[in-house]
Amino acid sequence: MLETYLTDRDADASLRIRTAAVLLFARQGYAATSVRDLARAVNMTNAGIYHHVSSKEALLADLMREAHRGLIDSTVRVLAGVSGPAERLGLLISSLTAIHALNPMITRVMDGELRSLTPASSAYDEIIGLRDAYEDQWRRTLADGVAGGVFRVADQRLTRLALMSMCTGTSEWYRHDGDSSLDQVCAEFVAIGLAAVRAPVPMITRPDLSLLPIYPWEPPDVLPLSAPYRS
Amino acid sequence: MLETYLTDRDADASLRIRTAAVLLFARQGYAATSVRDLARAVNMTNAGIYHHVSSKEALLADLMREAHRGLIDSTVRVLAGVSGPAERLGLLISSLTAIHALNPMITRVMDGELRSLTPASSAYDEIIGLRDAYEDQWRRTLADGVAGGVFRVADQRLTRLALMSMCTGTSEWYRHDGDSSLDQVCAEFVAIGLAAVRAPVPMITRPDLSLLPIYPWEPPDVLPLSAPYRS
DNA sequence: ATGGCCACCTACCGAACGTTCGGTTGCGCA
DNA sequence: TGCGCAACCGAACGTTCGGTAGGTGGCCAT
Repeated sequence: MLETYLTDRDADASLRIRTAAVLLFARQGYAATSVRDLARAVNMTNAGIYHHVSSKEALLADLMREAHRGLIDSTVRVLAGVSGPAERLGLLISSLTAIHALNPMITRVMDGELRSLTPASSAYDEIIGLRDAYEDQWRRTLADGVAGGVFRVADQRLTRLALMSMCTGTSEWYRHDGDSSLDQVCAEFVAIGLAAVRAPVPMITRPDLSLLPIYPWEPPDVLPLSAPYRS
Repeated sequence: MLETYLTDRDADASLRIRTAAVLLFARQGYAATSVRDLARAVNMTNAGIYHHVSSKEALLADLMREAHRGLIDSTVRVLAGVSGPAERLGLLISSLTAIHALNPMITRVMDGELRSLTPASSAYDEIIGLRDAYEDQWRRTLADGVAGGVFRVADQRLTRLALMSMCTGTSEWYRHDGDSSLDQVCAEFVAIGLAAVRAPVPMITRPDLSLLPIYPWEPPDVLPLSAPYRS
């Protein structure tokens, strides 16, 4: 079923390559994935890949750029019109969690393969800039909440790093068919996050899913990415 | 300084190789590190490495096994004689955080390179077993606290995964010379964790550091592992 | 019908990969 | 003085790597 998805002749070849790349980079890592692995997954030769992609690293950079753009754009959409720091923090937590739960492959690549880009290259610098731009949303929200007396926090940076790790970790263990629904996860994580800043939990604990990014290459559904977690 | 450390003739060659391997695997990843990289780091030829190591993968498996053993043993030491679930959870959080802060290299390898071991190999299965054995400490502590009415938790599994991600994420951003001291980080994370289970924060928010594992190959001090985080 | 172009192929390049083999060196010990 | 062994080295093994050059087949517009 996945096979037919990846080799479907009707789908645009570029998209099929990107889909396979996300899958393989997430499973094995960028360095452990060869262009020939990629070619085999889409029923091509390695030379054929280079008709669609200028280099292996450019492919990774493209994926990471689009992943970050989707994250940033959807965050802007989700936060639009929401002004209360507690509501904004709740949405930051729940949207980051939901994106990682729903797109485990591309988020693993996004979060974990920065080191595979040539340091100080323009692509590397660009991704760093995008990451910083996203984190600024968290920085501003926490600062606003503290300034307004809504949050009580010992160290804003520590709080942000702790909560972001909690959210991004979701891609490592969440399963569509697992024990917890997405709504449960979001509600639980928002509760933890708001308790961390000593603020009351807002009414809405999950963004409108239609505002989240749609990554066309994220393969559908259940795929074993890592060793299963017990219970 | 690092150079002389890695090439110090007085240090045992096996240890020097492991030290360099931890550094390189943490920086670049296992797949992106060649045996020749390793050899260059310890001033040997690639052939010389194989006098001390049976294969590249066996080297990784050894490092991961010893890392997990150290984690498990130190956790047993830290928890010895502590019976209250809140105290135990606080120590689980603070010790896992401290280990990741003080040993960022080996913990990155431990947490992130499981996929580089051949699936279903004996080494792979062994590491999975060690990981499960460690996580059982968390499972039992959370279950005890809920059973005893000390913790109030919506979903024990979600809580555990959230808090463990928070702790392990520390190795990605903590710096010895950074803005936050280890004591601050531990205190903050324990506060977040105990708030997540609606329990009062225990007195002790950090284990005796002498009970934590001593990894002989963890290179000393500040080494830039990833792109710096702002503010 | 035919010329052009897109999408891919076969075939190959130089380099690097993990690993092995057969020395050689130098130190400890009888 | 001589032997053995740990600790390497130089060179090479076969394989795979990312990437390239040039060709081929089919479809589309003229």
